[in-house]
Amino acid sequence: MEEQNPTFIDSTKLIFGIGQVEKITEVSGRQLRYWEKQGYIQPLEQKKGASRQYNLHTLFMIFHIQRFLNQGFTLQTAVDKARKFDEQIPVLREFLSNQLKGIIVKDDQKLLDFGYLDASHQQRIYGVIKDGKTSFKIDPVSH
DNA sequence: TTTCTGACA
DNA sequence: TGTCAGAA
Repeated sequence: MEEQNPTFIDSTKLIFGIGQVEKITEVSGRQLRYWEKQGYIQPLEQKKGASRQYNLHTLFMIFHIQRFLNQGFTLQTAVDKARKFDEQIPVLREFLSNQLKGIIVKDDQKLLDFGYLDASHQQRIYGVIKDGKTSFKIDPVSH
């Protein structure tokens, strides 16, 4: 017995060349080199003159910086907002991985099961997605 | 062919 | 920030 089957793809093994990053994020190579020079992004450690490689997280940052630039923010502000957004992702992950108990997909709606409302275990709370709109629903637990 | 660095009719 | 040159 060595390794168990991994649950997730090892994102550290996902690397992208600058050309791929350009296509995916629509940020020019010129910009990517400039942002790097300004210290906003950092490619994987490469030898001098070697082509740049970016990990998934950096690709994510580049994507969002561009997204904020497109919204009219300055580069510095776009970077700040992207970094702030980046900090929020782990929080969302933590909450969801702990609180989301299951997902129920029906024909007309999707239900996110967030488990019991409280310690009394009398009610269960669901996140609802229906007709493109979201809401919450609390149902009594049938024992 | 792609990417790199440096420079600017 | 685009684009071109000359090299890798």
